[in-house]
Formats: sequence, C-alpha cells, structure tokens
Amino acid sequence: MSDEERLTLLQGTLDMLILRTLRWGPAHGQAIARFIQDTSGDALLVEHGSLYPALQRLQQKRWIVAEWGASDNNRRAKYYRLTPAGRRQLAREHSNWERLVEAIGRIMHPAAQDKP
Amino acid sequence: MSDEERLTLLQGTLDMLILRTLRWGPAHGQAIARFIQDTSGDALLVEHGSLYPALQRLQQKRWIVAEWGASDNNRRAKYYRLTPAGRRQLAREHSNWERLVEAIGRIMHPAAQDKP
DNA sequence: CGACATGGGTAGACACTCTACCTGAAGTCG
DNA sequence: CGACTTCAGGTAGAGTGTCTACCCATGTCG
Repeated sequence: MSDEERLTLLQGTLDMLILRTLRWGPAHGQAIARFIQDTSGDALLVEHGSLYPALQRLQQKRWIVAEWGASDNNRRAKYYRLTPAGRRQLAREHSNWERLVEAIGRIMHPAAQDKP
Repeated sequence: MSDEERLTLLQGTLDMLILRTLRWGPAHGQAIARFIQDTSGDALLVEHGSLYPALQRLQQKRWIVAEWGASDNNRRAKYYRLTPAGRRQLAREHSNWERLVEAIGRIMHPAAQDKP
C-alpha cells in the first residue's frame, strides 16, 4: 500500500475511535491500534506516539480506567476499560461527528441533498 | 443557539471548505466565512483568526490567487480565486475526506450487532 | 465630526499528531 | 547460557492548525 493510500488521522477523532473500540470490551493499547487499523480496512493507522498520549488523556478525564494484566502472548499489558462517563462521552462525540459530517456534506454536495 | 450546538472545526477541513466555496466563483474572506456558516446551517463557524491564516496558506501553495477589489458595500476587499492547481487539490482533499468518513464509519457502525 | 460596521491582519496560547527515540520483559535460537 | 527479536508501554520535540484577543484602515450615517 502506497503512502497516499494511508490517511492521516483527523485531529480529535482518535479519542472517539478508542472509546468506540473499547465498547467491545477491555483491550490493551496495541490491540486497540490493531483493531482500528484492521476494521478500517487499513485506511487508518494509529501511530504509537499518538495512541499512548491519547490513552493518558482519556484516563485523566475518567473516561477509561487501566489495569495491568497479561496479553495473549503472555506479555504484561495494560487493559483499558470504558467507564460509564466514557460511554456518555462516546455518545456525545459520536453525535458531534455525525453532525459535523452532515454539515460538511452540505457544503461539499450542495446539489444532492436530503438523500440518505 | 447554545455553545454545544457549534462544532469546532476539524483540523484540515477548513482548506477544503474554502476551496469548495471558491468553486462558485471568486469571493472575499468575509463572504467565504459567511457562505460556510450559512450553507452548513449555522453548524460550522469559521473564526476570523482561522480564516485569514488559511487563506495565506492557500495562496502560498498557489491554490488560490488574490486581487483587491470592492465589496458589495463598497469596502475594499481581497477577492480570492481558485487556480487550476487549486481545483486539483480540492479534488484530492474531497476524495480523501470521503475515504476518511467511510473508514471511520466502518469503526463506528460495525454491522450494528452490539450486545453479546 | 464621531460612532459604528466592514474587511483584512497578526500574536500567542493551546491541542493534537507525528517521528524518533527509550525502557523492560518474554520468547527464540545458536 | 547469552544474544537477539518481538511485544508492550512510554516520552520528547517538532510541526501544524485552530482559537481568543487584539490591531488597523476605510466607508456610512446620525
């Protein structure tokens, strides 16, 4: 896959993607990044240096909590879990995202509107 | 409209929105901002301090050119016009945007089977 | 005249991502 | 055993782009 095929993340979407991933259950950092990359069909790549700062942010805001455990490969790994506040935040961010996509859509496709 | 109703722009989308706006023809800064705000149904607000730096960026990259003129109100105003390179850039950014929205969609709406 | 509205602009703070490093532990293999 | 690789977590600093809060110039109108 060439460079041009890989999109750079839009600022602010990473938190939402992480929260969404954790709705499937607790996961450790690497697994979250892999999930996002795989599920997006390799379109999104979560860089190492973006992932961990994001996880720290989310912990500070009490949207996720971490706990040490062991990965499938028997490595020590931090498992992150969504809190109730995290679920509410996810709902907010998701709704914001939808509104934003729709708003931008109105600008980008001014003719074809009102079509789902 | 409350604060929560106004979305903050996602980084990188402003350039695309400006270029798209200029596809309708030359316009000056304030008119571009008004167009984006109106067309988005007041969902997007292009701040003053984001608009002009963006217009400078786009000029430097030769995607738009500027020319002094007079506005409807007989004020001096800089009219920005899309260059051929600007059109190509718009096409690139638009296609990137679509792919990104689709990729994020795959993560946010995973076949709608949620609860185990 | 002076207040206000319009249009363009900049400085600095802030937030987020990226590249490029580092640590430590658990398997692998000569 | 010991060197090496892989996995997992982490950080520093640069780069980018937006936002808040200012500034200035020029028309319009009371």
